[in-house]
Amino acid sequence: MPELPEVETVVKDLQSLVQNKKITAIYEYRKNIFKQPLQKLENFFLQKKILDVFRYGKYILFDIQGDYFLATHLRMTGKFIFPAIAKNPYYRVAFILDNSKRLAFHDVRCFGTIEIIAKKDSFVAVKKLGVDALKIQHKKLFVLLKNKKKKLKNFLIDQQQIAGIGNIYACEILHRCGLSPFRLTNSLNEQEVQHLSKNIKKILKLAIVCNGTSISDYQRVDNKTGKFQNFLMVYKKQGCPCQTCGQKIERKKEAQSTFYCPNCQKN
DNA sequence: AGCGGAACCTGTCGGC
DNA sequence: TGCCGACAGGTTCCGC
Repeated sequence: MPELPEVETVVKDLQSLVQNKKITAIYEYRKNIFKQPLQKLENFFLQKKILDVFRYGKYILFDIQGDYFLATHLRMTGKFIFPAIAKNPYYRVAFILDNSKRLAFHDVRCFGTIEIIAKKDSFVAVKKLGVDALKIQHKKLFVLLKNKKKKLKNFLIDQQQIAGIGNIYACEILHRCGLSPFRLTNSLNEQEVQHLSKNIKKILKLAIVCNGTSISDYQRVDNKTGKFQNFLMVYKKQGCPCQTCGQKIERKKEAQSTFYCPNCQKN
């Protein structure tokens, strides 16, 4: 489900709901969501306070008292529900907080992960993540692009290069820049790179203001939806006229699923 | 090096 | 209605 703007929205929601709450119990309704044994999580986190919730790329990190972070990745369909009152077959794990309320991790497809990360280790190095997409500088981006020779779309969704961009926003960013998804990274000139780096931040920030894109699964912690789907120009718009030039948006089964305007985004 | 494809798992939607 | 394949915003591993 979620890319950087959706994760950012979830983090903001979680901060106000669980910050400074103590974890009093941990439940594992289904195996393999927790990457470590439940016993270990209990040893590290029971009776500990959640100090903060933050994000890097698409990862959500809970800063908890002691020497360990709890890092979660929502993958395709993961979401947090708080307070989780009713029963639900898709609750995979849950944390009971000291106000007796339950923070549940809901995940239909079970791809999501929750794991312990030692604070002494560099999380970014452990996960081999590139610079967070909101922080990319055009000079840095220029070097990254020059040193590679891969298709632009593939580059943008590669978390080792830039962390946070997924399929939807990669398509939207490239359309906004008038760049073909199939251009090779090392073919961009400095001006094009500057334009690209500006639009990466512009589109992601706009999507954050909209609380993300709700198309099929993504919802916020309180079940509200995002609004950025109303601003999509190419994603899932194959066959529709491009709002810039009127030509039909195309879809290509490549680098996941790539939506683009063959006229505005010439190679 | 970089890409496509499969796998991880479950639900939904469209076509016949 | 019922079945079947395609598809879903992510990541990782394997083989070419």
